[in-house]
Amino acid sequence: MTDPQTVLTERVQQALARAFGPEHADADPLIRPSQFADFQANVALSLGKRLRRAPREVAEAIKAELSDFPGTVEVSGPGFLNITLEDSWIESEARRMLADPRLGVGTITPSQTVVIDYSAPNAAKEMHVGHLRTTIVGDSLARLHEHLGNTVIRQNHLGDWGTPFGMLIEHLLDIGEEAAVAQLEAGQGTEFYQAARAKFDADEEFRQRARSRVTTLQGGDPATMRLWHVFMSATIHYFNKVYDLLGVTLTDADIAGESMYNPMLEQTCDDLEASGAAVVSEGALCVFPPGFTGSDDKPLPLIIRKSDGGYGYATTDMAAIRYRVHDLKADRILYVVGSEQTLHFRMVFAAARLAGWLPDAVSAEHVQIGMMLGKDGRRFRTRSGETAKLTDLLHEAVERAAAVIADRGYDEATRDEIAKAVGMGAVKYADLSVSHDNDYVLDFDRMLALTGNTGPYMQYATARIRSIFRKAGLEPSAATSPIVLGEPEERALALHALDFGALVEQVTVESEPHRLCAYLFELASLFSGFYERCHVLRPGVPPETRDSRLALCALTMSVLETGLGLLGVPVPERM
RNA sequence: GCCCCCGUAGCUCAGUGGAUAGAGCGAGGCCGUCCUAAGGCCUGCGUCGGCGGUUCGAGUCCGUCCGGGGGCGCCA
Repeated sequence: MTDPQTVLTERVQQALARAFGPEHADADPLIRPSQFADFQANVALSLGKRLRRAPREVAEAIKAELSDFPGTVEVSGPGFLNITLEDSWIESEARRMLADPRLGVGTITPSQTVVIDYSAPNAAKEMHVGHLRTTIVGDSLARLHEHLGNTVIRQNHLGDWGTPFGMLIEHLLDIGEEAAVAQLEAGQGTEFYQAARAKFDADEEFRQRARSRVTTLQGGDPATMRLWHVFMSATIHYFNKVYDLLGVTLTDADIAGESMYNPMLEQTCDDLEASGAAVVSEGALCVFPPGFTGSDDKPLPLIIRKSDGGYGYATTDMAAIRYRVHDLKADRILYVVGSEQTLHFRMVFAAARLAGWLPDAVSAEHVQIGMMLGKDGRRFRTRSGETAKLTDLLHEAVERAAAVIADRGYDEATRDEIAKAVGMGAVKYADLSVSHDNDYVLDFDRMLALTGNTGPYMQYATARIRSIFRKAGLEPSAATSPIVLGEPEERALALHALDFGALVEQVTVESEPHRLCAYLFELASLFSGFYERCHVLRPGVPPETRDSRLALCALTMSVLETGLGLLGVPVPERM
């Protein structure tokens, strides 16, 4: 790792150990970027208190120990060290980073097996805009973990089982398999569901058929299972079309829907009951994980088997967590699921710990996805009349991007390709660039914006860089000249690039892709300033300056491309 | 009733206990013989919901109140 903060932290720790004794080598000097210098080290709290010395005295002592530091160190304020790095240090580190295929991103050792549960659309309903964030955030987390060398097991926990499938199968029979498949593959899942629902509500005969169909489905009747497969494969075909357009890495191999756990549910309940983790209460089999109480301070149950003998989603989640730990060998399980399920997952995790199915060494984390709200600030309902079809949003995104480049003389295929990349980049970045756990108001214009802090802004920076290399007749990989920092824009750009590796690692550990977005936006902004004021190929630019700037462009592009790749935002060659 | 989350600029949002709280959008002005103007530069924009506490230092931690949302035994 060559990022300045890590290097500076180590240097200050060493200085501290020399000045005050080796027992202080593990202190955290809190190195942060500063408006007054490149970085500020705070020695007031972590060191001054611990040493029972005046912060200024500590700061002075550390400064004295850093006399050989490649840069300037100044004491300022009550316990602050302002640190400015020497250009030559940044230059050599930037060049080292440029030559490093991993751009300073380390690998996690030992590598972990990370199970990531995300997307999980309900097959009984159409994918709407609300499914986007879990899909995009989960996919980015999967890419990040893979980049750090972890083994990622994607789990698309499809809603593909349960009572609605009785009426869906009967409706499929009513309208004919062929017509049903055509409708479902075309993305008309909502209409299909609504038609079935309407008959279910209005027609007693249909209702009876639907109920008995649920029974035969759960009994594993071959003819019914075949119909279920027909329905599911058509629905999955549609999901895959959406995933393809979005560039999401989920495949059929990642599907692990509720139906998959169905055969395990009985054993799940039996084992929980036999171990004493679950007890029968009011006719239902329940786990009462400690620390959860509802109204009247009564212990809150996680209902594993309903009083009618049926299974609910808690049963499935208990079976799933055991499967993920025991069979998939997970070290870390990420549930990228809506925040309204927080209590549910806390209880599932606690129950799994209680049952001994989730060892302390394995972490189970709920990566909360905030709720999508309507314009009224309340939970979004498709009934409210607002447009919410995911495919509508995605097609609108491509159309708006196409409109911008309509008159740029690209051939049709190129134009379509760029429009798709830019449109998806805009939509995905919009969902990735804010904290995943905050509720958010659905706003097409925000998600489709093409200027400002958007995906296309970063894409545009890479397109400009590519354009420079095209004009220079070079491949970016050929730009390996020494980087010489003359202008402040060059220095700021190189310095920020050096942070990439440490940031990616932190973002992955903390499951916070929005911080990678913020980093990349800052980098692209710095590049734009550089681009305006530091010409590369213009006449009059000295050859060594030109070569240095080409190397800086190459470094910037590598970071942007890699970073956008980790977000799942496509990088078009030109725009 | 109990538990959890949220409240930061007109809007959408960042903000790891550190100095003068930042971006984007929107508004106004400027930059065009010049590597892609999806860009750059400038300007205005704040009781960080209120009060109290801890701290050398609080948007950040604690308490309390107000406002909004979510959840709380057989939906997922």
